[in-house]
Amino acid sequence: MPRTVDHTERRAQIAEALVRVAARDGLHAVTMRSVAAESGVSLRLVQYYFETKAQLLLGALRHLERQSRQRWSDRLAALPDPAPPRAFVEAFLDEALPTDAQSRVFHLVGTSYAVLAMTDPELAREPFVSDVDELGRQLTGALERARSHGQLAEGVDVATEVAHLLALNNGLGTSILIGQRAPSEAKAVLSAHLDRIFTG
Amino acid sequence: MPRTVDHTERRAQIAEALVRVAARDGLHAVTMRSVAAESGVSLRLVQYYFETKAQLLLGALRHLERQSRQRWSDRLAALPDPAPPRAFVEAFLDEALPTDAQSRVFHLVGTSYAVLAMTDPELAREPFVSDVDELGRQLTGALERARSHGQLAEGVDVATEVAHLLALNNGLGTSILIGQRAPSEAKAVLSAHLDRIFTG
DNA sequence: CACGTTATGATACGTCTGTATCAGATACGG
DNA sequence: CCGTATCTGATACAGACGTATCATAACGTG
Repeated sequence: MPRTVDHTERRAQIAEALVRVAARDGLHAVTMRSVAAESGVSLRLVQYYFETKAQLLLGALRHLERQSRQRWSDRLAALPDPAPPRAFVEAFLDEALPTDAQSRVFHLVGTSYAVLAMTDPELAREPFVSDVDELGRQLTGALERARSHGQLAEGVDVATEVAHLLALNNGLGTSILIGQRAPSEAKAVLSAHLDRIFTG
Repeated sequence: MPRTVDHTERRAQIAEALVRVAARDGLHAVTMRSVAAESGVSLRLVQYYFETKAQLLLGALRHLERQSRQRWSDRLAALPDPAPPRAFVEAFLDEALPTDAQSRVFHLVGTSYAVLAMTDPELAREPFVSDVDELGRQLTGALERARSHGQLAEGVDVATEVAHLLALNNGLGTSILIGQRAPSEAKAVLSAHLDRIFTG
């Protein structure tokens, strides 16, 4: 057997170059050539590991997704066990706000894909909506736990509140990225709202 | 004087063709040629009225903005005078949700521009943030009116609540456009929240 | 009718895109 | 050191893009 390279790792390296380009110049600036240049590799090699551009985009999306999932579980694992529901939800949502380079990239690329999905039904289910649904399930679990501990304010419907929190967090993230709100302002909005729906 | 044509009207006609293309196929599908075809006009004429693509995009954006402003004031004018604060705010926000073709287009193009603005500081102030700020001013006025009439719940900070409502509405609009929520669900979330911040 | 505005048509240029094809260089495991 | 996996380089292609440049047709006002 001759020279061997970890294909998965190479693909990850190229995917991260794609994410850097998208974060810096926008998703429209992502081309085979720009990704090759960013990752310090030949155009030919990008073709080698991702045959087409569609596969490149999809691969990078999945990579970004895995990475963020990891961040989430790391952060949530750092909470005391069992985590107080309010702290859990706040950490959960705060992690999704674009406050540092990593989460900024995640939100920007995520929103870029969402815009594509608005006019491309093919892309609509793949794999974003399902991912957001997964976040919704986790949030739902946290709120139900809060309710059973008597820490959820009366009149709060869990399903409605989950939809509310997801949409709010999304909108706050966008407002940060276009420079309309400072991250601290967004966090204040979120915190004030959590004060309303949690008791104590 | 020879043949005369209303340039403003022609530009509006072309701008509306652009908006239709953007709504159907996405902003990335907007090209000089596709806009010409959509408006049933020669490529040459698009160049005639908008010298460059940048001017075409800017002109169409302004056109869409004017149109939506008109829709807003029409709807708000249909309310009783003086409008009950809660009804005013609900109409105001509901109008921004993408529930029909017109508002769908507005939200889609708006989000597309927002994504561009995230990586293009040049585009960031022009003219979107300022436009959203204007909406914020109107909302602020409505909430202050509600407070002075004793219709705003205690513990509601007006500035924070305005930021909350704008972000929430934005996020709800996006969730509708990617097919994650039905318009009725989004309205229910909004209505439930307004129940919380308004008394009576 | 004549003149100038409005509009079309054909066509071209240079640039960028995704994709493809070729030969050949590099490096490591057996 | 041999062979094969890995990687590069040069180069090509057809298509789309924004922009530009012709000539010329249509048309309404004076």
